[in-house]
Amino acid sequence: MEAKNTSETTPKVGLNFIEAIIEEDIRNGKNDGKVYTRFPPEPNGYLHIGHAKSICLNFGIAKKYHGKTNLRFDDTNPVKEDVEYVDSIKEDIQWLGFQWHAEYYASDYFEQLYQWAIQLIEEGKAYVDDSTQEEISRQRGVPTAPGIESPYRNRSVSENLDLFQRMRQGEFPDGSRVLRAKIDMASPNMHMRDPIMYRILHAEHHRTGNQWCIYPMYDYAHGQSDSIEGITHSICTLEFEVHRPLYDWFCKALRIHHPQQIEFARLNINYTVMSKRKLLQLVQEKHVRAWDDPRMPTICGLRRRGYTPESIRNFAETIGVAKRDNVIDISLLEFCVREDLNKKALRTMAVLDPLKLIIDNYPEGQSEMLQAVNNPENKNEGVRSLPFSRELWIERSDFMEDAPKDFFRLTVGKEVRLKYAYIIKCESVEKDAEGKITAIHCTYDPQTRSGMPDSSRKVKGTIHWLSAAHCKTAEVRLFDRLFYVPNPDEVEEGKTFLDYLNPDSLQIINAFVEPMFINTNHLAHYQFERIGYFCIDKDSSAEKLVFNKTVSLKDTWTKHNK
RNA sequence: UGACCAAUGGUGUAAUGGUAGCACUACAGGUUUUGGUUCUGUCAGUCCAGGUUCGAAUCCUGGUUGGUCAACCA
Repeated sequence: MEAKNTSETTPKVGLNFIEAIIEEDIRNGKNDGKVYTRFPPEPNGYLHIGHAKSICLNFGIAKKYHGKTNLRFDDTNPVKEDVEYVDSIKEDIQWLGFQWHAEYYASDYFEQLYQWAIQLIEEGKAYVDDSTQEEISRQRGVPTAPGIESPYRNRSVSENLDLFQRMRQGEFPDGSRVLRAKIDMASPNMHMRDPIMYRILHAEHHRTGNQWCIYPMYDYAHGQSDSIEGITHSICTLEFEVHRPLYDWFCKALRIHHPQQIEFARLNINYTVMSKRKLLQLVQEKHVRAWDDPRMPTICGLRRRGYTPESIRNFAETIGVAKRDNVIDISLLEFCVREDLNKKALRTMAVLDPLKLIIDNYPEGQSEMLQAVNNPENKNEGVRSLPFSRELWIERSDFMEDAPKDFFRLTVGKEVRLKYAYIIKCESVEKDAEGKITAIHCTYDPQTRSGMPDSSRKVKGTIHWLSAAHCKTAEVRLFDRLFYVPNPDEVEEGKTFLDYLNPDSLQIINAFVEPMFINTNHLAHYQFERIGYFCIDKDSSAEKLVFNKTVSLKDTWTKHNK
């Protein structure tokens, strides 16, 4: 064996702040040194890249410290939740490469939560309030001034018990009463001003059906659910920071296992939106085709776009975790997927904007098979055969009539290499009545076929091509950013985020591809040489190939020309 | 005119009282049968003012700026 890298034994540095807390807890023997996390989505929408950050964090930390992670659906609001979302969430987590230790639902704990509510009532720490929603809102006051106590605040324990039980029995209509925790109406923290624990909701729940007509609020359910599961570190986003005193209050009042809530800054990416509400609106109002539209920042959208789980996990790792608000540049996500696909994607040639090229000195009717490398980054992927003939398609942008001297591609009188084939020289241009170029004529040097000694001759450029008689057609969907402004959440007066939708975010074209494409799997990744990474869309069939563009190759040439 | 949280290059994130580092971006160059990859290099940072200390990005005080909180949503 070679000597091991010494970095394995050097002390760890560069921990994120959550890992630092956990390592401190482990050193102090807190929770017997155990680490138990959970990912707690509400099943009311599809997961997006922001959730991926949280998933990677929660599962990643548990793995790093030899702990476990539960999947728990936070399903305390039956009017918004649905099994459709439960299924998609599970699929997305697994696709990302994570497996939960146990699958739970907050609704599993409804009976326990109810019993704990009884306990709090008996201890004088909760009461039934008959005030209307408006009255409660008014009593609560504003952040800068204390609220006032409800007239129902000092009901007797027996009356509270009776009323709460009758709430459960379904004796009262929706919204007529709530159960509140008796804390402090003068607290500077609004969440401590006698927060609502239960509301009456005669609604069918996706799991408990019509068993309940009172449902616990987030604050009354979340910490206790963590507690029941023995979670040690309850990691959530920053907006729950002001809820932490309440989280702690319930755990203490109930004298139950007390997990530690830790908040981190959610992910933002420029040129997109990340709120579930806005994503839902994009789908419902048909600004995109579906939740898995490749322009969406949803996990399923990214998957259909051609992103790999590895690239997303690496992205989550690279952006780090901290408490300050952040906006990640979309170019980092693109870098991560290119980095992964460069290693994995098989190379192929495709022509997106075709221009006919005729090799005048190549015999008509003749063709030959040439060898092409499948992936220069991984020679184990082998080679494939490629037909070559007299009439080819090349990319229109690879020819220019009046070319600047740093244009390495084809122009009249100059040479270029056809990748894996011959060196050709451009002789003339054919145009139509409007002056548009319809074809270009070249001659080839038969001694320069790839592999021949003369092929090592220096030529400035190499371009891709396809034999017109042999190639296939395919639909190619090109995507651009969904919004044309960096921050669509920041709207001018009188506008909404929808006003910043990029009208050109989807472009569908017909293109030519290599004849090799038959019966390929959905989501198979390819690099169209010199263009970008593409994958096969699920709309593909034996009759019609459909590709999605994942991301362009880095392109210093077009950038240079801007 | 409240409470809480945060502040390090253009972006993100380390440095845990002791040399401000890494990644992305941008730019320049070497290699290249992808203007890709890869390699080398360059530009660029501790919000402000005090204090503690031999020494402060780090600790303290005050300010500034940004975020969060007033659903019977989560």
